Amino acid sequence: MRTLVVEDDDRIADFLVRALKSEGHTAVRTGDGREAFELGQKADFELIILDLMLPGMHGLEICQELRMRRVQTPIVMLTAMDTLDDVVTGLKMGADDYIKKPFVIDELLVRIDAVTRRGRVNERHRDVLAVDDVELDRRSMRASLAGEPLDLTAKELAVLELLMANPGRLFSRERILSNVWGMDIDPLTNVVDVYVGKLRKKIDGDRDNSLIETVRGLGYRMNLS
Amino acid sequence: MRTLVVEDDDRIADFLVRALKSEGHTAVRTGDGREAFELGQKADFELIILDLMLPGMHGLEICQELRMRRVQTPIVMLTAMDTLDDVVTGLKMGADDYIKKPFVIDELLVRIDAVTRRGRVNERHRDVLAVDDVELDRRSMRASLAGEPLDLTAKELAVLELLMANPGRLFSRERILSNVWGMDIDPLTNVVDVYVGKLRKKIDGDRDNSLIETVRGLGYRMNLS
DNA sequence: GCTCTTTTAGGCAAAATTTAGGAAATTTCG
DNA sequence: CGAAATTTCCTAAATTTTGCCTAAAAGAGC
Repeated sequence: MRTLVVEDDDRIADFLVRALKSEGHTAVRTGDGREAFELGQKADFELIILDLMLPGMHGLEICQELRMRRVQTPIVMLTAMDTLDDVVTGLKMGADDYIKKPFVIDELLVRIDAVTRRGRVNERHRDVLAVDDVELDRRSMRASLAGEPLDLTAKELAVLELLMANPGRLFSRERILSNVWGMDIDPLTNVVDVYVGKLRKKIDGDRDNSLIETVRGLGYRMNLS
Repeated sequence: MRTLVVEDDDRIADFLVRALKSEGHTAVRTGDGREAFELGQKADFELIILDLMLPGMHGLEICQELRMRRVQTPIVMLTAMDTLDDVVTGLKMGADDYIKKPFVIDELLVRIDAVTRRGRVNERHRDVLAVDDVELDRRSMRASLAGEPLDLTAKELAVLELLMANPGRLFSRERILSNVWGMDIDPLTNVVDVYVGKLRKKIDGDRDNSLIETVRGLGYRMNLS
């Protein structure tokens, strides 16, 4: 799951990012309010964890602006004990949940779970992705082909999830790299090709042309049918 | 968008250039400070991405000198975590924004967007371009003629996108070259003609006169109907 | 040890580019 | 005015280059 962590305190942010990554999220962090707003609006995150006290732009403001711009991404607010008043305002403004600092990580994960599962309703984030006869359950991170379970590795799943979450959209290698691997990676690597290859071998069964189309010179695209 | 990437670290520079190209930019790279200054001053870029730590001439210096010479091109600085002090100086010297390394590509694109949109009033980016019965979906990079999918190559798409994004506007060969191919190209090539030819064969169906009009001695133009 | 991830390298196919001959428009000049 | 000369453009085919795929080896982490 691609998650945006908006938190200016380095220690907390660091902690969060580590925790999320170990849960299989791809976390992007920012400490600046304005930037958070831009990112939340443009990049397609599936979850936003939002501290309220921020430089640049207040958390509540971000929340409000995002919702006004029809951004449906689930938002979990982080609040200090003494700003609980803001919680009410925040929820009114479209936040999905909140958690008091300091918090235990398990607690947060439970909230995240609840919030992203709930998201199924407004269909922004779907728990089960399906393209043709390939299915991916994001909660358990299990994939199947025509009902038969697929044995995929972590990276294979990450790539598959990215593509399936945006069917039809063209992804350049760089975009896939940056989304799945992060950017500090050898620019002339061909891991992406290799993983697309592995995926194809596993998810294509006896299809005549692959679910993952390669667009020469541009990247890859997951076909809807 | 014509973008100058000033970065001496090969890996990062490479990554940036690839990513930018895949986003439709024309990227020129240099790792030398002095050269960067010359280029930034001479060639008409629309965006400069500037690493601060450089051989030859420090990024801040470049920034300052460019602004003193009335170069208005938006500048986004790249800074390491531990040189954040420079950021303040940089912004004072006329840089438009900064981004910390390491960064995720989406993050950078958001900044670029913000910086280049600034000042440009009414040029919004549309996801689906349409001229007559030809359509181009930029998200999936799929083109169609009267509903039927068209099989276009990367370069064909690039040329078509340029023309369709500016219907009615006349493009000289040089302008098309510089937009699609970049600047360092043989001036007496006729690739543009060749590609216009290929495009016409594919997108014109059984039209009596081509969607792409040639204006003798001047260039090409995409007609609205 | 194992499995998962990443790099390497070579073959292959497709796209990009150049070349070159000829067609079409424009100009020159008898 | 009309034919030749000139310029510009078009296009098929040849050539070069690039991008993609794969198997297999090397590296990392458990």
